This record gives sequence, C-alpha cells and structure tokens, in this order.
Amino acid sequence: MPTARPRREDYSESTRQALVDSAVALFTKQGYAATSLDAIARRARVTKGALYHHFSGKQAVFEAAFGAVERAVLAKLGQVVAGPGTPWDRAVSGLQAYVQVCLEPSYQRIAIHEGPVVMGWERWREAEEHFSFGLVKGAVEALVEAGEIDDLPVEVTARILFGALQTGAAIIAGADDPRKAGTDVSRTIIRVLEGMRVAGHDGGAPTGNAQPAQPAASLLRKLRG
Amino acid sequence: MPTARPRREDYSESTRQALVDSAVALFTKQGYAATSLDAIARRARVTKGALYHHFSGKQAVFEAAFGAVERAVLAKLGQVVAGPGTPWDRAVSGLQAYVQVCLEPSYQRIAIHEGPVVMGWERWREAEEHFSFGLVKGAVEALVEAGEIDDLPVEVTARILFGALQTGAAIIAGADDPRKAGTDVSRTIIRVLEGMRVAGHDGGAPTGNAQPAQPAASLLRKLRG
DNA sequence: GGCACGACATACCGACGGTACGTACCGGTG
DNA sequence: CACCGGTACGTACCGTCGGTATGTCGTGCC
Repeated sequence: MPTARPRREDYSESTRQALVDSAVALFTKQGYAATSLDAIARRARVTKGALYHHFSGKQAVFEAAFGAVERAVLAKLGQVVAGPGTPWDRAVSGLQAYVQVCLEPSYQRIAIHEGPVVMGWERWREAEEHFSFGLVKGAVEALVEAGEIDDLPVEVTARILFGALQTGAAIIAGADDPRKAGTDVSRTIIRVLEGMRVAGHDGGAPTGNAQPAQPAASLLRKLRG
Repeated sequence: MPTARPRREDYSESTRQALVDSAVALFTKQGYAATSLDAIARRARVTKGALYHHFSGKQAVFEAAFGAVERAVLAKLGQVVAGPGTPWDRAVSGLQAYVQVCLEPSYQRIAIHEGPVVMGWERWREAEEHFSFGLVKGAVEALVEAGEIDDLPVEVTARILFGALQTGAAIIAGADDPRKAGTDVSRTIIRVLEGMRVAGHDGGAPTGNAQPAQPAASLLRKLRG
C-alpha cells in the first residue's frame, strides 16, 4: 500500500517514465548490481509488481534506462554534427560536444561503463551503433569521403576513435581539475585527428552531410519504449 | 632454505591457487555476476567455507583473479618493451604484442571489461597503473623523452592510447575474421602513432629505457597474494 | 449493471552472498 | 605420549534480492 497518493490515477505511461527516471538515477549513483528493484520501484512510488508489469526483468529496466540516456545524448549531439561547415569542422566541434556530454555521470556509468557488462558486449555494440557511436562513425565516413583523412578501414578507425573518446571522457570525469583535463583531452584527441589527416590537406570542399545509419530493428523499439 | 616450511602451508597455498584458477575460469566464461561462490569453490573441490578462509568476500576473489591475469600479461609483455632497439621500435612491437595479449578472453573480460565495474573505476585505474597500463605509459614517456612525438600531456596521451588499444583488442576479439581484423587494427593504431610523430622525425637516438613506476603500495601486495 | 481487461499490489519461492560455529589435523611442549 | 593451540577447512543458517503467481481495484464497454 503506497502511503502517499495512489499512483493509479495517473496514466500508465507516467508510471513507466517514473520507473525509468528512477532507474537512471539509482543506476548512476549506485551501479547496476547494488541497485535493487525494490529501491527503483519505491523511488517511483510504486511496488515491484508495477515494475514487473512494465518490464520483463532487471535487465530490461537497465536497457530502458540505457535507451533514455542515449536518446538524450543523441538529441544533443545530432544538431551539432548535422550543422553547417566542412566535415572537418563538424567533426572537431562534434568531438568537443561529445567530450562535454561524457561529463554527464549517467552517460559515463550507464552507457559506457556498465552497458557492455550488463547487456553483454555484443548487444551493447549493436545498440551503440544506433546512438553515439553511430554519430562518430558517420563523422569518420564523411571525413574519408571528403578525402580529409587517409583511407583506413572506416569501421575500425571509427571504433578506435570512439574508444579514445570514451577514455578521454573517463579521464575528465575522474580528474581533480575537470576543466584542465577537458582541454588536455580535447587537445590530445584533436592532435590525433590531425595526425591522421592527409598530408597537405587543411580544409576541403564541403560534401553532403552523412546521416547516421537507419534506425530499424526491434532492439530499437525496446530501447525507445 | 632458511626454516623448514610446514607441509600445511603448501597445501593451503595450493588450495588458494586452485580457487584463483577456478575463479579466473568461471569469471571468464560467465562473468562476475553470473558466477556464484559455491560454483567457484566446487570447481576447486572445496566448499565456500574454505573460500571465505582465504578471501574476505566475492570482490576479493575477483581482485585475486584480476591480479593473476594481469601478472601473467605483465610477464609476457615486460620482455618485449624492455628489449633492444629505439623507443619507437619497442613501442611498435610492444603495441603489437599487447594487441595479441588482448585476444586472451580472460584478459578481455576480467581485466578490461569487468574490472572497472567490479572494482570501481578509481581502484581499477590505480591497479592498472602497475600492470599493463604502466607499460603503455612507460613507452609513451620514452617516446616523448626521445623527442619522437609531440610533447602532449603524457598521462592523458598514454591513457587515450591505452583506451584505443583496448578498443582495438575488443574489435579483434569480436570479429568474424580475427586475422583480418588484427591487421586492420594494427595498421590503424600504428597510423595513429605515426600521425603523432614529430614532423621530419623517423628514428632518433636511443635513450635510457624508462622503467614503469615503482611497485609499492599495499594494493599491490593484495593483488600479488 | 455485470464483465472483461489493464494496472497495479501482495505473498511467496529459490538462489546467493555472507556469518557463526563446529571439527579434524598438524606441530610443538612437558 | 598425552596434551594443547592454532590453522584449514566444513556445515548450518540468515538476510536480501530477483523473479513468479495470484489477488484486487478501477474503468470502459455492451
């Protein structure tokens, strides 16, 4: 019996959203293993029964939280990389925006650190394809297409760059002086990018902007829920 | 031989080792959360009571497994990076050796993927400082000292490179064709390194090799146990 | 105005991490 | 050789948590 006002009067969707919000908050603060379903439900002012009505289990709750965090990030970054300028400019500004996003504790913990462990690496990778990694990959593809960087294998280059970005974000998040760490990381990664630039190339002609991959797949629907 | 070592300690040590081996095997196969202490003990042909005699809890068991895996890797890589040649050559060959090491499922799962989550990022980072990351950092320091690469912040550069290496390893481990993925990853990362090279530099004078940081700290003793 | 259905709550089970305690065995001592 | 202390386990048990089965209340519908 919920002591406060019964949630029943609200809509089901609101309850589900409250559960997701609760999960994001608790997973971010305590991590997946240390967060109980009872705690998640209690914070949303419902019981475990309600939780199991909306989700098939703890992992499903995590994936919903993961999806919520990723969609928020995607909304923030989508504008930046789709903005004006050359592919190179957009890549650099997107990079800086991403580093900024990575300071969000929820993204750090849920999407980057615990995501692969809880969801399994393969599934996590598949999901990431449609979210932040999709943006990075699109940016790299645009750079190659524009002849800005050497024609390395796109997939591998994008993944490695993605890994470097995540590590950079982790550095910033754990640093004593996040501001200084932020500039250090940005400088270093941009230096890496410049190192991969084709010799004598310093700003090519703009090309059509590359959209991230098609959404498709039932996984997407689950994460979108 | 100073004092006669009682047989009992041999047996005890052997039991502990069996528990660690069992833990490494099961954590690698099933992951931390899905592995029960009973299962670990059973595989070592003892009971949970014995396990709790040797370790303070599940996390301590994981850290022992982590230490075992990391020490094995360190032994393998230590020779490579301490070998002959210029800092640049040693860095490149060490890089390739590390990518090779990363194909070990135990290292992938225990050291890289679950380590930060189970031990906590800060503690994991502190431990890594004395193991594989220590080697990478040492190599980067040597490169900077030798004037091979630009004087970016060493710590940040090393960490980002480390992240890139791990990601590369993960790519190889999950690829359909590991051989092709291996060459792609090596090529890409070496390209990244070359991109960071100081312009017009293609092989400087050898310098004194930089040792990884001092071992010290009680954490080390625990992991060494 | 019953009635089916969705949206929860309640009660309970099994598994697992952790603890308390019992016990067999070894080495030393008188 | 009897005795004793401590180590290296085994056994029994508890609390918590993920998951399930079932009950209940409101609401739209005929």
